[in-house]
Amino acid sequence: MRSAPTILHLDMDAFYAAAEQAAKPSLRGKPVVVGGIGTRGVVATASYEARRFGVHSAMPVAQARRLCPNAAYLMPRFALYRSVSEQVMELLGRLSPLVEPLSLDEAFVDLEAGGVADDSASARRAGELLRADIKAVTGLTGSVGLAGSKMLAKIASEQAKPDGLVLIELGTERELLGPMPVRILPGVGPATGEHLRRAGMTTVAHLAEAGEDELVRLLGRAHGVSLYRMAAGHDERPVVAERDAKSVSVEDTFEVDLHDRVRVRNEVVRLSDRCVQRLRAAGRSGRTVVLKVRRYDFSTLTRSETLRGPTDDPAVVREAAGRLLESVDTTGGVRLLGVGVTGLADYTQEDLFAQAAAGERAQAEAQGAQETAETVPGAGEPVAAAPEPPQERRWLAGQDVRHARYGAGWVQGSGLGRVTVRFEEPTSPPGRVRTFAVDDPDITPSDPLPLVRAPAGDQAESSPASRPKSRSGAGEEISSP
DNA sequence: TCTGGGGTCCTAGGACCC
DNA sequence: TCTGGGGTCCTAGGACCC
Repeated sequence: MRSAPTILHLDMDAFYAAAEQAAKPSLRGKPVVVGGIGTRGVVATASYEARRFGVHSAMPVAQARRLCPNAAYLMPRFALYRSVSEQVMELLGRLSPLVEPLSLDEAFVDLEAGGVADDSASARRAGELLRADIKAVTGLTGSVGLAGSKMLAKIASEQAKPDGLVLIELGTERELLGPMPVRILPGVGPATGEHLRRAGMTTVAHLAEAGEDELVRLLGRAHGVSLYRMAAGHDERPVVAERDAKSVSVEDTFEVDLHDRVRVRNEVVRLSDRCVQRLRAAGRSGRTVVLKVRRYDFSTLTRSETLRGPTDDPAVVREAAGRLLESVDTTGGVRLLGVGVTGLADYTQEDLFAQAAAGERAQAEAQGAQETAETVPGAGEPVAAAPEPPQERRWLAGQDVRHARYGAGWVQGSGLGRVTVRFEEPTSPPGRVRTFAVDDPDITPSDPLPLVRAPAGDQAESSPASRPKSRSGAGEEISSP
């Protein structure tokens, strides 16, 4: 615990939903739910208007629809959220070199290390200034917590929501924490919460009274010790700027369970390739390949294999994942498949040699696959094994589009051969809706527009949201299994 | 129409080595 | 020929977080 509340925690308010409302004027003040679009989707973020109906994160979308049928249900547009996130992180970077992002919409900042605050008053000023800057640059609101430790800063930002700032003065933390439910402590989830409740502990004060030995007995060494310290208001964890990723993984939940073993094998190949793509993009290689299988009954198992050395060779990962799959019983159906790589290393000299050989092999294989695809219809696309109707364009709720005559808009809904588009932009008044045939050539998918009009004289530096690079990223994100 | 996707950290048992 | 102890690596699973 430091001597002044100079650890800042920023948490953007209902981030994805707020970004959608900023992008789509007709949704402002209305319930908005961003989440998985399939029948098995869950809610990523609900706007405050939707939360009033009981909708919350991680809830199945099907359940949300029952609670709040009139909300707008939108697919996530990560290209947009990432660009806004970059703007926010840039503002945080001006405060301190010590910025620790926790996700796209959340970060810790060490104000003292940045020299922008050394007491309560200066910390509060920095926090309020930051909130104003975020609003000006992104058009969105964020809540700020300030305290002498990470844990308390995070609790403070939670209390500040939405659109507020809370500072916890030093010396007040124990009396503040004492009456709070154990679940506010980081690391106390449903299981630990229930465990503690059965032991008669429901508040933070109960934990502090129980003592360290008792908590260790109950929860194990690491968890018990850390929880006891947290409950006593002690948290010395430093703000750490960049941490290297320790694993890379991809997974898909299927709309309907997979029963065909061949199809399962094909999906594992696809996932392996996607995983390696991500691994390579990060400039890493990994030594342990992990296969994850969730069965029809939601039981989940993992199988892993450690290689002799790190690899980023798609063929090697594919083969390892394939071997692992052979040890898994999939009768009854497969709900989810995942492939991951851990034991990450940066490139080494040996890797470079191995890659040269692997590269040639992969190239030869790609050529082989190409030839197969040309001779056997559908062979290049294992996913689409079932006969598919002539390529119908898929329009997803929330997607950006442009119409040759009506300009920029977004897909409000689609079905029965029709697509409904609302024509409006972040800076326009609410727009009107028009309906077209799904294959209308005048409509094309487009990129997110900047949420805030670029300030005059600043045209050269376009908002990240308008940069063309988001194109391929957007395509990746909206594809669903 | 029950339950996403991408991560982190911890535990525990067995193998293996000294 | 009746049983130690510690360290490290690997594997599987589970809790938790956003």
